Amino acid sequence: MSVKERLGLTTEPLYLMDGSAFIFRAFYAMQSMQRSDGFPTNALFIVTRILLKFLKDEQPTYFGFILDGKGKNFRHETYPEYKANRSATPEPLVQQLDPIKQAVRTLGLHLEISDNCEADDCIASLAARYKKERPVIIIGADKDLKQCLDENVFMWDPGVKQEKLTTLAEFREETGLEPSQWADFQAIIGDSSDNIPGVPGIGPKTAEKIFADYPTLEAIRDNFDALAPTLQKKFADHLENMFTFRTLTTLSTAQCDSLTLDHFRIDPIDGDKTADFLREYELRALLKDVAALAPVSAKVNTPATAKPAASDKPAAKSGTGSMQLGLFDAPAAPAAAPVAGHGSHAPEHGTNGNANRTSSLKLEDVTDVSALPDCSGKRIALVPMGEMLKRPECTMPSLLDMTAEEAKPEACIINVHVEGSDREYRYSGSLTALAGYATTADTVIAPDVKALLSIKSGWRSVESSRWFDLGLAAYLLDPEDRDYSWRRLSARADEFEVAAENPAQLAFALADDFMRRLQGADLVTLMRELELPLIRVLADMEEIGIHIDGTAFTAFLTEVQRELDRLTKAIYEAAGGSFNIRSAQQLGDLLFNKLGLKPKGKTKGGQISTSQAVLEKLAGEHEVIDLILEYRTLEKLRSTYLEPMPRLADAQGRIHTTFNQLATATGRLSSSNPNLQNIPVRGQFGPRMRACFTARKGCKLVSADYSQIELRVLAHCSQDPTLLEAFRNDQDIHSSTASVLFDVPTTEVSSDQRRNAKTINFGLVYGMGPQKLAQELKISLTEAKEFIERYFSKLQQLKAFYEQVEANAKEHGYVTTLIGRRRNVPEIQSGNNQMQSQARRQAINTVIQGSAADIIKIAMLRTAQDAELKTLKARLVLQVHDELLLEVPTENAEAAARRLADIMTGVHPGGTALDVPLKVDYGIGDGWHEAH
DNA sequence: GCGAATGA
DNA sequence: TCATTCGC
Repeated sequence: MSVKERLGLTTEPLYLMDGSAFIFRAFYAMQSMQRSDGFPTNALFIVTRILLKFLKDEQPTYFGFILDGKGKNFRHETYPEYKANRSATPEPLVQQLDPIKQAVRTLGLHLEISDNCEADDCIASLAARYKKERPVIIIGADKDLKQCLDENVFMWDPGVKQEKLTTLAEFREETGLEPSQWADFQAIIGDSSDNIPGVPGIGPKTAEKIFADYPTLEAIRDNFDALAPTLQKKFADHLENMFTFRTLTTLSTAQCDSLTLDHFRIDPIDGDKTADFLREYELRALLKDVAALAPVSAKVNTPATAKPAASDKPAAKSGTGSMQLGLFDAPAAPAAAPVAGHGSHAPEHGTNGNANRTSSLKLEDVTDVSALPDCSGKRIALVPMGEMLKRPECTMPSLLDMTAEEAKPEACIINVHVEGSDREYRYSGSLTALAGYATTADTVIAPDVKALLSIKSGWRSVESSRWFDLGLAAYLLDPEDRDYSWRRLSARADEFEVAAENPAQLAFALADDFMRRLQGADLVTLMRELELPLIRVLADMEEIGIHIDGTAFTAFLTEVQRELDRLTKAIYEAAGGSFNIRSAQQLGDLLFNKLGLKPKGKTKGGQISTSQAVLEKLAGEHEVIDLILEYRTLEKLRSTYLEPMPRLADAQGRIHTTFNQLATATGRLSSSNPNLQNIPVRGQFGPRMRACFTARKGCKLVSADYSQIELRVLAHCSQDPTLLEAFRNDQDIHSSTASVLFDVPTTEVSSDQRRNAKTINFGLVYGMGPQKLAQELKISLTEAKEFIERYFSKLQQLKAFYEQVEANAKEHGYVTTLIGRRRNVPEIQSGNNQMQSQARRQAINTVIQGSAADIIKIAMLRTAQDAELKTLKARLVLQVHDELLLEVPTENAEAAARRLADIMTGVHPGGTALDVPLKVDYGIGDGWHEAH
């Protein structure tokens, strides 16, 4: 219901908006939003959004958008300190002032800026003048404006959180004051934003009581003797000041006298002009609001970023293959490779010579899926033109009921192209509607599918098999890159020998190129059957999150903090002074200069190392060392886990990590925001830490992890008899290795021998070099090399496998895992010995670790799709490389655990079982520690 | 060795 | 950016 209806007005009101205040509020309500050239648009967007909504809801006739006029006004003359505490207006806001003024005028609204006159005074003057003939509704929240309230003057604040309509009666009710007293009231209590101190010691509550007896400043002064002694004391020094303050808090009613009502009459909005303005500033999310007010021509326009028309440019780099040929010519495009799934055929190569046939697509803005061409059975490309917002419903507060989706307008613009169409659409309508539309497509090409699934707008209704994820494809083709964002992929178009005028068109071209290369590298099955379906599993896990025990976290943090305080004191005492213990530099200075300890090594950057290893060597030389080691441990615990985790929990106490599928060169997943894959497990505090991760009420956590999965993979790949036998007989692998290595029966392996064998086994898995091994085993480099030599002479078959991997890498330039995942290792050809060794270790490490990653990914997919686990209501919540964590209703926990272990054990990568059994340990508990 | 996070 | 430390 409109405001004028709520007030029951019969005469058309005059609306006066405190524009300056709204601009400020808008600017700070939303951080960073900008046009593609970097021009800030956050305040412009919100102000325009407010005005559009206002016009639509209120259907006003008279309206004024009032801004502060330039120059000093009477207040500065009266009181030089007036607003002296205001810092300079931020530059990004200044830049937006002119566009905002332009927006107001474009919408057909009156803009009022009177020199030497603040917006408030202008509003007060106009209100005082027009309230005699019609209602006045002041749109604003500034408390100074309350003095304008009257039988016929109202205040309305559309509000950040909640809108508020204030009438005279409500004002009286709330304050017990009359509007005419408001300036007096403010003069006493002060106003920090205007730098008016008021009378010290008098707050709103005291002031209200005083005003009940003495309704004006004059009355207070005249009855000074009658005031309570305490009040007398407070007022004594300010009896004159408060009158000065009142001249500041009193709004002038003598301004803007040349304005007539006609100035405020609203002109009809010009839909096309407004739409052009919005496009200029890339505020396309508002187009639909304009369309609701006035007709907007369905305009086919060139890109907003003033590029020359597409046809003016040479279409593609000559001589390079352009993928567009025929792609967009209806009805069929036989030369192009149909992307992903559904009977795709081998593509034709040899696209050279067609470079000039780039078909340039016309761009069209649409806000409704009904304006998009039918895509059933066709391929479509969807390219979000901004960052997608994850979980939009719990982001920032919004003005005027904005959803966060609207608040970040560029985020919900998606460029759409449908195979065979001569258009590319800039879609700014409902994402849910677009998702529904995409459901009918044969294939949906997008740069980042998980980002779409995560915004919860119905994208999960598009079957996994219909997606083509450009980032994923690029990752599978070359997992070494750090960045598979659309920004980067589109910037690399030249490198991929692909060209297109528009984003969605480019997505098509890239998809075709990637598909061709995936087929060439035999990666299509891996993508379609594992990685692509896994996206949905990861999105689900992220959304579900893991429950934490907030109370346990808090208690833990308190204890750790107390210990840290104690250690800090002890360290300062032992060190003979205070310093920043967290600073490696200051710590080094203390240890090696002030205390004269001997440095035990340097860091990569040449600084003296203060690492744990060094400190441990120094232990016993000075009492601070132990204290510092303990401090480090606790500080790590506090800063990395205890402090941040509870803050990341949602209202249900659950933490939602992000699983990155495109992060590692070997094929493993990574976790971030927060990283839940490095929660402490060992050490003094590991168990307690993990116990803080719990199942929700009525549920248990089920943890299942592969035992020695990398070494089992290694046994399978190398067929080394020592390893095969050990695993087939379910023996302790490190003891078995030690037994062979040191020529002693398994039963007589010493704990030292076992530990050495374990270290080298580990080293193999992680691609450790002799240097690292020496460090780890605390032996010399020569000894380490000899040790490795001995190891390989005892495990001949393993050695042969390593050599084979190396030869393979040298021959092809890449290595592959059990199911054909690839990693390029070009440095294996390097003349640099160091580089070559590094590449060799990477090659081997990738085969082992990558194959293990394949196995657990397959297990994850099976787990997520398993009907039995579904009926048991078991939900995957975490993956930690070789471990899966489920949350299951207590009564089903045991069954789910057994089922999960079965699934994990039964993984057959590439269709056949490994030559050694996969062993899985599992547990059940309320917390992660107990379950593990 | 890798990936993530923290703090100077 | 570097140094450090957690997990696997």
